[in-house]
Amino acid sequence: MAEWQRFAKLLRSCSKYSLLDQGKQIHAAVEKMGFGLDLIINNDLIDMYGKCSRSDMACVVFDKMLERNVVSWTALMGGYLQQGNAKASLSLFYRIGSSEVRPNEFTFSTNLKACGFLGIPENGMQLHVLCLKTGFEDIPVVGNSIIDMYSKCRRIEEAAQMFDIMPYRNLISWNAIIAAYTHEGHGSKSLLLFQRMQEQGEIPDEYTLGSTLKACSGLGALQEGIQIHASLITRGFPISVQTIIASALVDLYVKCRRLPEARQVFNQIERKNVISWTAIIVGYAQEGSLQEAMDLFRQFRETGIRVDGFVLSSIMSICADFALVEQGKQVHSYTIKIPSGLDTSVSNSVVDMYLKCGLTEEAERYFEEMPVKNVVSWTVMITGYGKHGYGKNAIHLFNKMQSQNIVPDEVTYLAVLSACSHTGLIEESWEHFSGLLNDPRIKPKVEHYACMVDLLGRAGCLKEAKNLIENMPLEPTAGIWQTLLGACRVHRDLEIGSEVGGILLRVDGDNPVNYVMISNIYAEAGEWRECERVREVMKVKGLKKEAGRSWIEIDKEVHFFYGGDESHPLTERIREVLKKMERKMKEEMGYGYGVKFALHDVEEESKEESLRVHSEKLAIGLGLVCGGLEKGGEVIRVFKNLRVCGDCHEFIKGLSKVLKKVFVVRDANRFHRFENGVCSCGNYW
DNA sequence: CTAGGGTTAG
Repeated sequence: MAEWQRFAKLLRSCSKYSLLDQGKQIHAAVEKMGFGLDLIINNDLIDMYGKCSRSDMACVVFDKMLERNVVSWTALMGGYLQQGNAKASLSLFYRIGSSEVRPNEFTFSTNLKACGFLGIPENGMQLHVLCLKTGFEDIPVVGNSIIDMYSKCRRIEEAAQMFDIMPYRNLISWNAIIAAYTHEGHGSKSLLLFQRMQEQGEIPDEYTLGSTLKACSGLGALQEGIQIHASLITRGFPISVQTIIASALVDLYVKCRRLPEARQVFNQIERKNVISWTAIIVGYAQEGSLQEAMDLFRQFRETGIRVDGFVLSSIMSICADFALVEQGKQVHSYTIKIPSGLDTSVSNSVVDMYLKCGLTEEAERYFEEMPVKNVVSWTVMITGYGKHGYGKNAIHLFNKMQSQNIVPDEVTYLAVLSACSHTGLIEESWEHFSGLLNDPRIKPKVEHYACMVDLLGRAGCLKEAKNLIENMPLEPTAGIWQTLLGACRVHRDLEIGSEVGGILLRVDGDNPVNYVMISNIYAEAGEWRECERVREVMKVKGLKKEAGRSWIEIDKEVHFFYGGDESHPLTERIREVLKKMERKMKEEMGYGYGVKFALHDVEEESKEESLRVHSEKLAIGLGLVCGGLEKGGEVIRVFKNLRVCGDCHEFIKGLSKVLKKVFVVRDANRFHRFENGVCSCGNYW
């Protein structure tokens, strides 16, 4: 074997296992040995850097080359794509046209994938037409990529059509179309195709079984999933060595909320990979066992398996959901040290984490610095602005993203609409709502209408809101009726309220939240008998609402509180400081219990609980005990799984005034920033 | 030498 071939071989294994440091060493050796101008070696270098999420270094190699072929171009595109930078790949594709290099099936395939990544069907269709004209469409790799591209662009009909007319269908074509149906939520169609392919003599591989299992988890079809699990064993695919299938199986059990079974499968896997670890970590986090989830992440890192963008985004989103500021910062600083930390999806989850933890400035700074922003990046930031009460900023960003040719999707519209309605920007709301209805790329969803119902509801236009629901071209969901019911409550409209309540119980009669809301409406109107009746039905049905829980992070440790909780070691001091604060507020501004506030809210907390100390108050108390009493100290940040109660809201407002401190409370709905006796939510929450 | 299907973020 010639010497250059040995280098090539080494580089390819670095590519395969994403070994960046070794790759760099070989790169240095290659230069030293005088192979720096070799075409194939340079192509391998580009590929290696790309696979290691370092397309910046791949680009350096590419730029220095005197002679480039189609492989050089395609490998560079692949590298950009790896990092989530689909646009860079496509712009290279257009640049190829002005060189003497002709794209081949690999080039088309890579860029079809890029189009799928961007999710813009028009882009992909253009490329599809080009494939058709150049005859590349018939090549299986390209055809399969076209199926996948349409699937990612949510064009399942086009994907199916491509599959139907393909002259050379292979296993991957079947896998692609099955995955497409699964992705689209048509799990039963996937199971049907799974059967048909076997009838046609195609042998499913781990990908097929993986997609089919995923279809089962989407359908919540635990039984069918278990059947596949069983047939895996009888067909001779032992879980222990079939890492990919096993990971899908872990995912199935996680989605079906069978964590013990998931863990059992996970434990059986001999060579766990990133996907297996990601699936189980997400599983624990979803069940609320974040300690175990973070512990598994630590164990995962100790294995030395390469941490990729997927697992990092997942971990970061756990930190965001539980508002673990310190842990989130730690993971963030960890992402900076590894190449896949540059991936767009990781950066998106970092921004989201800072926003959900209430650190708006950090989020803004990081967002600005992001070299590549996709539609998710913008949407995250718009959502964050909305939740923090910065409606104007949200709109500004929405306009800015479009001026940069980023196409908003339905989630983006949802973000901007909810930002407008939450911050009372009435005209802007309607403007963007009609923008949405006139945008041919967007299928309006019930959630969009719900934003408008919320807006009308806030303004007290309850009849109009109800009309909107009844006349929209979509089936109303429980959620949109809940929005309207909430508005009826604020405006104390018993007539529409009880009507909507009746509808709600018909369509969603097993959700405790509905009963609590309805009974509160009756309670506030003094209709005690009706109130009792609703509570009784709830009791008979055995429904219990979610317990209110608040938490605060102090010195990287999270302290949880339930209402009336006395389990915290500092309970006595917490009670003491809360009493002291109440006295102080009474003296200085007349705050006290028994005062009926304009928006007295017992919606999420039952009557018994409201007599005890609410969880958010306890968490605030701990924050005060742990150094929060000094003036000019850090902002106190508290989090609650439900909505903050009106009484506590008033209490914190007072605190912010007498202590001259800032408090930020994230509840299930939005952020409340209290400063000098005023809350950013403007009392409507 | 480059590629296609499975896990992630709003």
